[in-house]
Amino acid sequence: MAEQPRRGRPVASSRSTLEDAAAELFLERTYAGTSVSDITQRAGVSRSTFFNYFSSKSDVLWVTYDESIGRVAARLAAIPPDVPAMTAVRRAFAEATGPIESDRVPWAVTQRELMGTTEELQASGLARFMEQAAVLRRFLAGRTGMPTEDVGVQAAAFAVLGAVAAAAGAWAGAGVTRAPLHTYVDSALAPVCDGFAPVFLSS
Amino acid sequence: MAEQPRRGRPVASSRSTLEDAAAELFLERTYAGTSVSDITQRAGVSRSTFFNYFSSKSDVLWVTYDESIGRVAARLAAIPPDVPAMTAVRRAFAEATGPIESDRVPWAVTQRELMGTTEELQASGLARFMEQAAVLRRFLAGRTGMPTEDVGVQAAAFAVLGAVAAAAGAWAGAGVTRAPLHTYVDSALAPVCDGFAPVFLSS
DNA sequence: ACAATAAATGAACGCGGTACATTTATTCCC
DNA sequence: GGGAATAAATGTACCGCGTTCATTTATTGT
Repeated sequence: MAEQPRRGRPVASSRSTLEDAAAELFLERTYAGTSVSDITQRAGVSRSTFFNYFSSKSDVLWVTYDESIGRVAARLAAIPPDVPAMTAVRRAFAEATGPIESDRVPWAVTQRELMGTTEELQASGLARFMEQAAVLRRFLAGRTGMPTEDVGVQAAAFAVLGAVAAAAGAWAGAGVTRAPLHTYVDSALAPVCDGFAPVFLSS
Repeated sequence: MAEQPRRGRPVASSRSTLEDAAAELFLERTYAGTSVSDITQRAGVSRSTFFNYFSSKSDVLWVTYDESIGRVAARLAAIPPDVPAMTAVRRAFAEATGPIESDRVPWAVTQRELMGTTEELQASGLARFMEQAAVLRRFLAGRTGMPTEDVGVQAAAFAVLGAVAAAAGAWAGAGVTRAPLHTYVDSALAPVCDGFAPVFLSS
């Protein structure tokens, strides 16, 4: 929002070029079979440039996810304080995953078998998982007055995200005839939220 | 059990030497600050030898875990079929974590702040997590007749393990005055099992 | 034209992990 | 004791990821 002193260079950026090149190669030779050098060669830039835009090879699998990160955090914050904590969580995920268009789902999720990314996807996805867990912990702690280190708080956060991850995995694994993502997420989330609701009966 | 043709060399093995050297160095210089070469040098063996015993640097953090793997699977199998699925899960984890002695808990869990292994621990632990998830999915599917790909089955497995992981983390993070591990695990697991119980009302 | 800014490059390095051929120690058997 | 047989241990070479940092190059405003 604040206007910073413009002068420099911009106008040309290799970011999207790299994304495109990576997507092509991952589909052609799988994720593991593609080196960073391969990507930069196809993009017509030097290897160094890749790391100017992505901090790791796996980051390119999550671009659309990272762009929309904070979505859940924002939704959570917007839900009125009188709504029970776990109900708020369930609603926030429903709202966040409801309007997701297929083309904005990370390649890591949609293209996993094509790109051969089951293992790498897991490891790189874990970082996002832990970020979201921290968000959830803060939310639950804030609503209930419990400390973020509380076993119940931590267990709820992990259980919620575990269910969401499972739903995303099942959704991605289903054929093209599958139902919308948010229905998968909600049905996976319902039992978890029901189970933890009594734990977080905030005063 | 079957006696195979003995002849060869054994008697001397570098495995425990490597474990000890690694433990020392991780505590001295943190996990990230210790290279595989450092470990093998202190152990007085060559770098190649390390990979004869561990398939990765992070594996050494999980030795005690890997030794007792299958514990949960075995417990699950031993529980009579008339016990509801989620009750069986809860009981299996209680039995498996009940008799755990402190010195048999993986370094990855107990020593995390000392060894500075929060991130690497996560990535390497994920592999174990996914193995256990597969075990749970097979169990739940077997008991309920649902397919292992069912959203509910997958969500339950992930949620259960998420709760267990959170409990282990909270337990490790608590001081020496903490309660036994199994009480942490059970209190984390209770809401999840309660929530999913209605989903798996097996016929 | 010139200075400021940032994108792009290049080179070197450390580390994890793999592959594979080779050496060395130990045990069984004659 | 003198071999085979077996497996542990070694050495070497290699690849890919990721980091660091100094340097070049393109673009923009003044």
